[in-house]
Amino acid sequence: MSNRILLVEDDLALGQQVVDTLSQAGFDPHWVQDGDAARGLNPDDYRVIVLDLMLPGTYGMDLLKRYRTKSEVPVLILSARDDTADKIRGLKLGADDYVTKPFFPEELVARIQACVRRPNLVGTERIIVGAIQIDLERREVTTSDGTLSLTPVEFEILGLLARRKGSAVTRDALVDAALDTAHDNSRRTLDVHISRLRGKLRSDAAQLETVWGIGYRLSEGS
Amino acid sequence: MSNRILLVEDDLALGQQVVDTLSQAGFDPHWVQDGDAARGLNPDDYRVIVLDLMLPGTYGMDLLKRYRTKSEVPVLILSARDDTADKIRGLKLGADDYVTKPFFPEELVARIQACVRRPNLVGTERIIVGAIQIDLERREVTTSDGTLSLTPVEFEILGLLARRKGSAVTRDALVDAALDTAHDNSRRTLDVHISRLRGKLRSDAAQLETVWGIGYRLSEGS
DNA sequence: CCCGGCGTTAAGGCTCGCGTAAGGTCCGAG
DNA sequence: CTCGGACCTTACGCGAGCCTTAACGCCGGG
Repeated sequence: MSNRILLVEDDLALGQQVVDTLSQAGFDPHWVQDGDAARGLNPDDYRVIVLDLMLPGTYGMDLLKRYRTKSEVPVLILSARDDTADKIRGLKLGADDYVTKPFFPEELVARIQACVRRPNLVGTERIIVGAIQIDLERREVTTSDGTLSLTPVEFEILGLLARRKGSAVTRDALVDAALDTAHDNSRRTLDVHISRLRGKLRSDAAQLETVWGIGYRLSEGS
Repeated sequence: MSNRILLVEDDLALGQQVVDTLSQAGFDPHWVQDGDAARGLNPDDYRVIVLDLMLPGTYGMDLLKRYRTKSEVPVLILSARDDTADKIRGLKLGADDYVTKPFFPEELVARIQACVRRPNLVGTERIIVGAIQIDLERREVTTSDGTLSLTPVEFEILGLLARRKGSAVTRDALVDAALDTAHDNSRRTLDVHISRLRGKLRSDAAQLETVWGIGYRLSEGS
């Protein structure tokens, strides 16, 4: 991963300006003008995502929520209104910063650099929770019983649970992340995948606990 | 490390306000009024440092530089002037965020939580009242007897009481927040849940006191 | 064309939480 | 002190939420 930055911004003049500034600062900006286009992109392809809240198509907040269920990528919100309630909502949803227009491009760059500087990128692509090790890149999972191979859906589920390790994750979030969201009935499907996952985890299955009425949680067995 | 936060702020009224807000949000603020006092402290003792730039004694920027050479602690700058040059300078020096006065205390809290969320693990959405710790994200409650698992309704009740910790909360408010409001007869239902909660809280049950004729209150066991 | 892998659906059984009832206890007013 | 209402606790049945097994349909490769 290089210095690629995703900019979601519908204002043409402003977008161009930001792109120029970012390029000049050594980043590699990737600019999309509309929320629906941004929807299909993989957040993990970018170092930072700069997101305008007021967008045609998908509303910015939805995008943020969507990215957050899939990834840990830093998201920086760009907004026309200097609305405190909005700010709080955005930051609560996991945004890393919030900049209101108008702003000086240099400020935006400085804030992006502040995001990137954070020490989280150390243990990249590999998550260890208890006896379970998940290599997101190699798509490989090791437990105390040895390496085991998961199906794509199973891997997505385990991956999301691992990224949120320790926290209770909603059934909806899991369904949204791992299953084809087209047919959203039959939430029993998730049960089956969880069941199979537990079966494969064998002696470490206890780490995948169900949170009644909410969803599931992957915890360190400790 | 707990939720200790260092606040460096010379304005007495504002400082007190921030301290109150932070406490209420479950943090443990530690307030010093002057830069020279802050100079001797070990930044690693804190989860986040909130730093006013305009200080008597050591100038705020110097403090920031000093902290940065010693530690990776997130620093959030508080400043009276909305000066872009200052912002950029602060962020370049390694500050994680920059808030200009006047601001709403809730915004500050949200930004602090965004900072804290980074290094993974705890810190978000956690309320501590007496010996009871409530992690809203993990949906987990810890008491002096250890971790205990609550049902959704019990968790909602305890959560609301914790958010309003110290204040009496109406029965109606609790019923409204936690129970399926469809059939609101049988107000005895809430009693049962409270009872069960007390049962699970065991030795900390005393913190959940009855306010006769009103409702309940969750207090620090003092 | 068959076969194995995978996602999905269906169905039965089970656990668990919720609400209600019933009897006891505590509190405050008169 | 007494009475009534507010509150606490225990017990229990129902239904929701969950787990598992089994079987179906959709691909891909052999």
